Amino acid sequence: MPELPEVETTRCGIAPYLVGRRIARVIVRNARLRHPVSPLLVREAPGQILQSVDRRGKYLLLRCPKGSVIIHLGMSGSLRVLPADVPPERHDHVDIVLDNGHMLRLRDPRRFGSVVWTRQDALQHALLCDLGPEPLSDGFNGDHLYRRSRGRRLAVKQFIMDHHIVTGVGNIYASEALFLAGIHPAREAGRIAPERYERLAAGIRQVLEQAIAQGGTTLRDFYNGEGKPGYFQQQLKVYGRAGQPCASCGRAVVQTRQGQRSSFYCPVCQR
DNA sequence: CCCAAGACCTGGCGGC
DNA sequence: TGCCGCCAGGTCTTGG
Repeated sequence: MPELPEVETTRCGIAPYLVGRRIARVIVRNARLRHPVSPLLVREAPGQILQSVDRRGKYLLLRCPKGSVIIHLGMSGSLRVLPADVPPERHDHVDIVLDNGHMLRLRDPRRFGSVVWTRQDALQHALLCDLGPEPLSDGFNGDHLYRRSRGRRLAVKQFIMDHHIVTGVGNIYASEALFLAGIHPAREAGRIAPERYERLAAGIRQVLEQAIAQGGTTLRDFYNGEGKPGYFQQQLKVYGRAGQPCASCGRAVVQTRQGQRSSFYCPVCQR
């Protein structure tokens, strides 16, 4: 479900309810997520004050004095802040109950998400320490993509979806960014010129910023911390638009398969 | 090291 | 209506 804009939208929605609050208790109904939920979360997080709610790529970081809760939403995860007495429904796997009668609740039907407790600084954790730059930071530009792509023969779409190259670009926004840059998704990453990577970096930045401004993309089941959907799906140029006319040239958008994921592109505008 | 494919899960949809 | 195969916003692991 969530790529960077949806995670950022979630972060903004939940942070005001969490920061400064104390964790009263943690309820784990099903620990079998992408990574098994450690019993240490239930043992060590209660009593901790939530100091900040940050994001790194698609990971949310709930930082406390003695550790951090690292949350990933996988394909189908969502977070809501609710009164602590709302009964759990199917797939409500983890509650972080606060000291003010509210709780943060994770729902994740497919269980590809994860909730990890770490005593170290969150950014040092194995899941985070090798991530690429944030696409909305100064450290991300076309030169970075160009240098990292030399010698690589995989398709550029799969290259930019690797979060060790750049974080937060998932299947929707990869197709959209390549459209904005006029680059064919199947082009070999190592055979793209620096100027085109500059356009691609700009396209990634643009699509992510616009999606955040629209509250993310809701295809079926994304809702922010307050239960509201995003609106960026109305701005999608190619994703999910197979057979429909390209907004720029009118030719039908093509759907293909790359690395077991769907890709969408305009065969005229993207080379 | 690089890359493609498999693995992990549930639910919704279209087709028969 | 029921069953079946396919599809879905991610990423870690495996094997060549």
